[in-house]
Amino acid sequence: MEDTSSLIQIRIDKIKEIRENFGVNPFPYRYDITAYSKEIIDNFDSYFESEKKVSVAGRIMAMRVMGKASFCTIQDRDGKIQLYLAENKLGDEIYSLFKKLDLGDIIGVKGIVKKSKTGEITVFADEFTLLTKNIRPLPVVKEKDGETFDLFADKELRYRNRQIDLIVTPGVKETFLKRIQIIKNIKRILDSKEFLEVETPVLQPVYGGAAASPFTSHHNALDINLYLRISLEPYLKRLIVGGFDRVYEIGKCFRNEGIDRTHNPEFTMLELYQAYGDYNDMMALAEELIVDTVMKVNGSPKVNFDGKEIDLTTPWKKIKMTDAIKEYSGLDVMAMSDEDLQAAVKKHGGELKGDYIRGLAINELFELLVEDKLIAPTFVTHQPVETTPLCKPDIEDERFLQRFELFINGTEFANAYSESNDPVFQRKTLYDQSLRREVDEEAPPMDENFVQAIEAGMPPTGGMGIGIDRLVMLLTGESTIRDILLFPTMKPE
RNA sequence: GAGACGCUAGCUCAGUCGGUAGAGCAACUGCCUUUUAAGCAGUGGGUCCGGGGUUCGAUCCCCCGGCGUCUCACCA
Repeated sequence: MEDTSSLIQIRIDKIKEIRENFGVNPFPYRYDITAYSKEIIDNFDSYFESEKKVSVAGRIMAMRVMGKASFCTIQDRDGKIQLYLAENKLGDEIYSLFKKLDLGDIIGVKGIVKKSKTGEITVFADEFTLLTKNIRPLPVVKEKDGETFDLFADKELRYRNRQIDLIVTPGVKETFLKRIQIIKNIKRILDSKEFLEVETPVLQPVYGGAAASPFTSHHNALDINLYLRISLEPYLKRLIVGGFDRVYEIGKCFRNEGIDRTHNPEFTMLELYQAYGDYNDMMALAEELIVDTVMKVNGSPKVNFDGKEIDLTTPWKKIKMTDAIKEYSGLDVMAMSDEDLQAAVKKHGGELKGDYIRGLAINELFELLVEDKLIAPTFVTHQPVETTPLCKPDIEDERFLQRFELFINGTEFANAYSESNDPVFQRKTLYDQSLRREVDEEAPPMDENFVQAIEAGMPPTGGMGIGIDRLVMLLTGESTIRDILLFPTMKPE
């Protein structure tokens, strides 16, 4: 969208002409809409019989001028509708103003609803008002019998100019409306269970709750570095300590990593914490949140993704990580020696950072051999204790955690713990993790204030994180994260 | 991080075996009172991503760079 100067200049000149020759303000202040396109089309009979006048407004998407009468198609909030404008109804002057308009202009029309000779539902204009003059031409996308022509195909331009994409590319608006519905429904369910929606700091002096490289910023007045959060966990847990009992936040997290089909530097996470609950409660809640939402937005528990049909009907399979490895690869990691584990990781192309740690080797084997095979929803439980410092060990076998990860279509959709709340244990595990920074730059630094918060006493708590973007991708069938983010991160032009 | 591919008019794309370029839509000027990818006639519109090289001559060939798309790898 660069040098369109001559096309733009022609339209700027039109603005002047409209003001001077027609005495019309091309940018008036308001307009009363009484009906939207979809409602009129859905209820044509009653509009037709009542001969009630409607006021509609929208953007001109197509114009068919035939001398002294014209058809044009406008697009409003809900869809498209055809208008009929005739010189003998509107008068010479206003009709000739209409003929000067361009695709992309926004107009309002008042008139009655009838069908044209070819049967198309049409608003026959008695009055016509220019509401906004466009000066930057839109891509022209044509349509016939559901087939589209000259689609706005350049993905880069679509992402950089999403407002244009929303106007001209069929289906884009619907995808984002669905995203909005998904988030709204999740909030509705959590609100109904007395979870409180809260807002916690995005700018943090110490980041944590995950392993990732942060974005670093600087506060001038305080002369300190601040980090954009990589997770919501540390502050939400402070609120559990503070007595809120059930909290959640749906918000942006930021990770300074690569960009690809499933990763954007800023992305939306849901994290929720339930005092006096554990990871089993989180499992039930995960099923309810996702299944209720898919039913609400899609009307079916089955979704099509990557050409696969995925059935989200509950209950979902539950399997311990070590059993999953056995089931999918035949390796009995419980019976394997450390040497055999190391050899197996190497054999399958894995890599272990720093000194050998048995639990991390088991987790690595899971990622190498099992993860992408878990297409139907599967709760993988009992990860090795070394995989996270923030989770309680299982009662029956302290080498493993009271944790689950939910996998669908080979990717992680949720991660939940019986949250660690033993402050002595917590201080040790977080300190140990901070030491790993020497071999793993993604390990977060020690967070003394967080540990002190836990020292005040955090009740037994179940917590869960769900990647909202991936959930939206699953339920919309979009396989590229950029297609479900209104404004994905782009390099500057 | 690797590979493939792409970047030509506002949009979608052709094209030039190296001689500075075309279509459709959009725009502009006419005609047209039931059209719908409206139609008919005419007109204008381009740093062919940027820089260097080869060449009499580069948008085309070569090199470097930029940006992008896709695939793979990485990613608590």
